[in-house]
Amino acid sequence: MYIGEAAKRTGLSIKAIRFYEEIGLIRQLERVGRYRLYKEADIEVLLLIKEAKALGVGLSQLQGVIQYNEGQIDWSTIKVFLHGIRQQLTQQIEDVQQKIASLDICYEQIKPS
DNA sequence: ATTCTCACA
DNA sequence: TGTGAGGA
Repeated sequence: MYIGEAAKRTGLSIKAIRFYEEIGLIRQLERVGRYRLYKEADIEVLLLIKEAKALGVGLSQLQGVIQYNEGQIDWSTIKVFLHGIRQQLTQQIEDVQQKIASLDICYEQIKPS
């Protein structure tokens, strides 16, 4: 399939998809003449990138996560990466809870009025 | 109508 | 982290 269909299937813009290839986030696609040719595996990777973005993961953090062994996607690397994101999110919860605690102390100090 | 590259913010 | 312009 060409990039237009890939964009429709993933909900990503055509520009974004080309950009991801340019920065090495996805493989260099083979061309039919001048046109990039996408296959199912590429759609899966693009959907992963979309998911990651929704989780607040920057593209730079995704660098190196998507590996192709023998032309297949290495999902085990991705699994490890996602677990790391999970831990990161857990840490964020703790950070926010600490901020709330600090805020509560501020309230205590204002209480006299 | 679709995709391409290049320039740019 | 992408978009707009302009051409094939």
